[in-house]
Amino acid sequence: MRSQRASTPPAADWRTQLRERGYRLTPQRELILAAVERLGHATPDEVLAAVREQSSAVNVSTVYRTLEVLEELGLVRHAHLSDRAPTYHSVTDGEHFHLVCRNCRRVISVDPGVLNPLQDELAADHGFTVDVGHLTVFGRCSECQ
Amino acid sequence: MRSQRASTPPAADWRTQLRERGYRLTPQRELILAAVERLGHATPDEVLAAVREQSSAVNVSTVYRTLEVLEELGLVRHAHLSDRAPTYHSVTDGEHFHLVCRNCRRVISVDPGVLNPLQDELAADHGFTVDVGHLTVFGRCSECQ
DNA sequence: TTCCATGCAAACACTTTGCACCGTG
DNA sequence: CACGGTGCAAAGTGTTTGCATGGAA
Repeated sequence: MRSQRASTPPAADWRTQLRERGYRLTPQRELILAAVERLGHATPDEVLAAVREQSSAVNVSTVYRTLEVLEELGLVRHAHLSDRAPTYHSVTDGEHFHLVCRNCRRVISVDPGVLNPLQDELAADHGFTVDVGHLTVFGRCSECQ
Repeated sequence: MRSQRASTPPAADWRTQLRERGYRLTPQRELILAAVERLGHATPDEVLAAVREQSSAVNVSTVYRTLEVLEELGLVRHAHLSDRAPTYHSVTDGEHFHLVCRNCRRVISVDPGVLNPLQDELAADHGFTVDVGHLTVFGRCSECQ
């Protein structure tokens, strides 16, 4: 038995989704989503910098508020890749989780498949359903053993 | 092949360890370690409150500095059980990792054994060694499905 | 008597909030 | 033209740092 979470909206028209949920489509929201997709894994600050570089000036608070909305819509997710600020990443390239090297800070994106045994075990033992997309596993990468 | 990390010092005389490493034994350090052991999983702020309640006044910065030292000595560990402050826990009751329910915030401590398949897989595929004690798995507990 | 540890206060990093104005739908 | 979104500035939380004093060894 695998956890079937809400599947990623088929990359389809998120603009439509926005409006259907009563949200409005603004240039800022477009810019911020584009920046997250372009950057891979980025902190709110990095997103802000990227958007500003790209074009117009956007405010910090708008970045925070927008990332929240985008996550609620399932377009982006956040993970904690450091003890500092969280990073946001697009979900369009498929769900994955992260390995972070404690030594060199390298981030490796991993296919959720390897979690199957763990998910089954936790479901059986504790009735617990894992939120795969949010998972970050810290440790040491091959180069830093 | 299992990851053999530095085993927990046999609950032995950490006071001696302290000094051997050039650290000094102060009342604050005793109080703070005791508080962490008593509290289970506590944020720096909660540790501070507990210590103050217990007896003397201790400063916030001392709490932070002390937790850092205690972690370096392998007496406590920290994990991120929320998007806010980290929590510290004693290591004397054995290494474990945490499940956190996204809905009700419940924290479940789990034996590292269930991670074996994952550890092996990540070691084989990416040469990655998991830091088990720092791992936090978010999801939904049995009551909140 | 020597340094490490502490207290204090200020600075920092990150995030949130209140409110007036703006612009999408 | 209504109502949600944005910018701005201020405040909130959590953490770190510099420096003078205090106390363990």
